[in-house]
Amino acid sequence: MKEPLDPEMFDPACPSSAMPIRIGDKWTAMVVVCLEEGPRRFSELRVPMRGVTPKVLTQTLRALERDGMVTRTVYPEIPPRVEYELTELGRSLFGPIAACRAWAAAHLEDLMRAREEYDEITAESPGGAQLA
Amino acid sequence: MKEPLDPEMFDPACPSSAMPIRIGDKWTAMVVVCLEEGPRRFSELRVPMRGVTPKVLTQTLRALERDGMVTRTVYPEIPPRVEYELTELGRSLFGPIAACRAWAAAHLEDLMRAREEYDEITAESPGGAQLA
DNA sequence: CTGTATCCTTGTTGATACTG
DNA sequence: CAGTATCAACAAGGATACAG
Repeated sequence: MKEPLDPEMFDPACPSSAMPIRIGDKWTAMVVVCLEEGPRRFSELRVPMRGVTPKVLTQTLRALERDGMVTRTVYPEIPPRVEYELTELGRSLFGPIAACRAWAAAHLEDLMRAREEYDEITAESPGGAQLA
Repeated sequence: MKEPLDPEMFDPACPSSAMPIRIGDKWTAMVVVCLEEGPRRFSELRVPMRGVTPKVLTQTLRALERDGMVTRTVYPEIPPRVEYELTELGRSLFGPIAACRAWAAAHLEDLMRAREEYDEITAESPGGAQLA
């Protein structure tokens, strides 16, 4: 517990963007997963969430705080230190997140195959609707 | 089965917009629920999904078709008739959707309460961050 | 009836730079 | 370190009108 976050834990090339089920917005689920092992600091979170700007990360964290999913604790030190931690309500998202992962494991491949097939067919015949 | 869709089945005033879990985009989950009892026609779907423009409904249905969630069947009649029906893959979304509903039943009230409280506090003291 | 075409508004995301 | 400020780019959603 509380090992450093893996910079590779969210691969931009993974097909999660195809997921029909989303937790909040683009970054919310990543934050929740990052906080699974305990409190994390602002800059710790930036490591695996590559490409996120501080503005967007702040927006995401503020939204989670507003909804009672995370707490924000400021330690009045120099340099400043801020820790984000999941509340019980935030941890209650693990259930749905696990359900999403289970769905993905069972069906994401079917989805991707259907999508490729559809794109092939519509590419060669733009009016390719099925008739009865 | 196959009773007319209730025009009130999606109340715009309900707090589902607060849900941290989403199925696809704004309209996707509604379509899936509408198709739960069997095939539906384009204009049938427009009834409960009040305010959706034909363009957006078409986009939603095309995306679902592309992902193998629904089939689109054209009956070459006059006037034209088109039916949309869930595939097995589409029906597999019922599990996650049920999980979302269960989460909402258990926790949505907590979320709404946290949100109201947060908004009250930040309204009176814009710098109201917790200290340690 | 079942869409398409066009235009527009709005919100979200991001890049960049700067502050306590 | 932990953000905020500002601006730019884009995409989603919607209004309206029209077509096969």
